[in-house]
Amino acid sequence: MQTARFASFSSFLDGDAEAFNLLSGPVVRLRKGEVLRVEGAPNPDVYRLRAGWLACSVMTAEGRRQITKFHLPGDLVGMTSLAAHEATETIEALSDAEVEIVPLDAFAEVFNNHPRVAALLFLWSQEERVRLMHHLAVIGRMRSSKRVGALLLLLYQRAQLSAPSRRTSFTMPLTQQDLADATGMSIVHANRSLKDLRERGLVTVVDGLVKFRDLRGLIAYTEVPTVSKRRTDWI
Amino acid sequence: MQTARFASFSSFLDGDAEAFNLLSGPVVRLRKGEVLRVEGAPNPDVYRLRAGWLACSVMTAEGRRQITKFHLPGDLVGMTSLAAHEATETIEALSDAEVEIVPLDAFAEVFNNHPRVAALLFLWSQEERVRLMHHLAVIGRMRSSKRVGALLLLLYQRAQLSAPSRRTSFTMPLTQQDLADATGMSIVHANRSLKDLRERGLVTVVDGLVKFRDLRGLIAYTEVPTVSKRRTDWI
DNA sequence: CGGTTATTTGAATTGGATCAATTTCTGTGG
DNA sequence: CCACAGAAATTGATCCAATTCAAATAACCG
Repeated sequence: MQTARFASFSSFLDGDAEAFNLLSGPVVRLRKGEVLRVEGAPNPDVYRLRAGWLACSVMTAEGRRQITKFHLPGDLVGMTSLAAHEATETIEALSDAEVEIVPLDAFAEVFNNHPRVAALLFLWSQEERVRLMHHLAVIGRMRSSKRVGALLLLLYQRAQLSAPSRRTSFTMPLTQQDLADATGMSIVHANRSLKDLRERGLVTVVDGLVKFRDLRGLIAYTEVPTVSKRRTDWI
Repeated sequence: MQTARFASFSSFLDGDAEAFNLLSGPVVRLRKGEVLRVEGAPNPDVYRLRAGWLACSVMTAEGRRQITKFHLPGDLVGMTSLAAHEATETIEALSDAEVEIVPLDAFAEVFNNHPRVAALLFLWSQEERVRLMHHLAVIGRMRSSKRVGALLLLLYQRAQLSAPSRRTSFTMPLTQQDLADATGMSIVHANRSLKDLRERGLVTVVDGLVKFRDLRGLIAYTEVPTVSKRRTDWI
C-alpha cells in the first residue's frame, strides 16, 4: 500500500502509517476515459488511487469543463465531497487506473481514534487549498503560454514525487483538450501555447512525453513559486 | 462569540460550541486598507474574524494580485498557512475590522480532545475547496460580466448568512479593483462588466451598495449552482 | 480499410488589456 | 465650511490576446 505522498509529512510516525491505511477498501479497475463518478451523483464515495492518473473537474451550466485537479497514484480522491450529499466534482480516468473505495466509516474511525493522522489529513487539505489558490492565480493572472508551462512544471514535480528520477522528462496521459480545460483556454489556443513554448526552446510535448529542453529557463519563464517546507510541530 | 457560520453544520451539538470557542485569542483591531500579514511572512497565525471584511490574496511573480477569498465575520482566516512556515496568502482589511489571533496550540487541543469538532473543521475545509473549485470554473470558463455577477451573488448569499434580511440589496466594502482582482480582469474591464450588468437591468453597484434589480434574472444569467445540503452523518 | 479522435494551421472576429484623460468621491487640515 | 490631495469610478481609443469557425493532416483501432 502506497503511503509515500502522505508520509512526506515530517511528523509522520510508524504508527501513523497503520492508521492511515485504515483508509482503504475494495478495488475498482478503470479503463482510460472511463468516468468514475459524475458531479451531482448521490452519496459520493472517497477513493484512494493505486495506479494511473485521474482528473477531477466541474462543469459550468453552459457545459464547459474546468479541470480542478489531476491525481497521481497515492492520492486520496474526492474528499471535497465528504460534506455533501451529491458529488461536487466529476472524476474520470486519464489512463487505465485502479482505485480503492474508502468507506466513510474509516474517516470516522481515524478522527475518533487517531487524532494525529486526522490532523495530518486536515493539513493535507490545507495544502490542497493552497494549490487551488495558486491555480487560481495562474489562470486569473498569467498569459496563456505561462499557464501551460506552469501546469507542465507542476505535473512534473508531482510525477517526480511518485517516481523520482534524474531525467528531465516524463510521460503524462493528458490530451491538449485536458490541458486547455485545466488552464482555462480553448484547445486551439492550448495548441498554440505549446507551440510557443516549443519555439522558445523550453519544453516539447509529443504524444504524452514531456521533454524539458531548458528546465531552468521554463521555471524562470513561468515564475512558479518555490515550494516551502512544512510545519507540523503543533500537532 | 460568533459561531453561527460554524454551527450551520447540522450535527453541531451544544458541547461543540464550547470546544469551537477554544479557537480564540487576543484581539487585534484593523483599519480599512491595513494589511494583517503578507504572503511569505514567517510563522503565520490563524485568525478569527469578529467584525468587518477581509480579503485573502496571492501575488504572481509579476506582482499581479489574485484575490482568492473574501472573509465575513465569523470566519476562521488563514488556515491554509497552517502547514507552512511562511504565510501562503496576504490578508488585508477591506473595512475597519476586528480579529482574534488563534494560537496553534488551540488546534492541537481540538484535534486531540474534540474529534467531532476536528472533523467539522475538516469538513469546513472541504467546503472551502469546493468554493475554490467553483471560483476556478468561473474565472476559467465564464465571460467577464458573468464572472462579476456570480461574485456579487456569492457575496450576497454569504452576507445573508451573517445578517439575514429579506431585502435584495447589501453593502460591501469592495472597490472595483478588488472585484477585478477576484475575477481575473483589469479594473477597466470590471467597470465595463458592471456597466453591462446594469444595462441588462440585473444589478447596480453604487458606492458599495449592491442592489439586485432582477435577482432571478441574475441567477439565471450567471448560472451559479444551487447550494446543496450537507452530509455529516459519518462523524 | 473506414470511422473516430487528436493535432495542427489559417482566417475572421470578439474579448479584454492598456494607455490616457475626465469626473466623482473622501478624508484631511486650515 | 471650504480647499485640496489622493483615491475611485467612468469613458474613449487603440492594440493585442484568445476564441470561433473551418479545414487539413496524422494516428489509432476494430
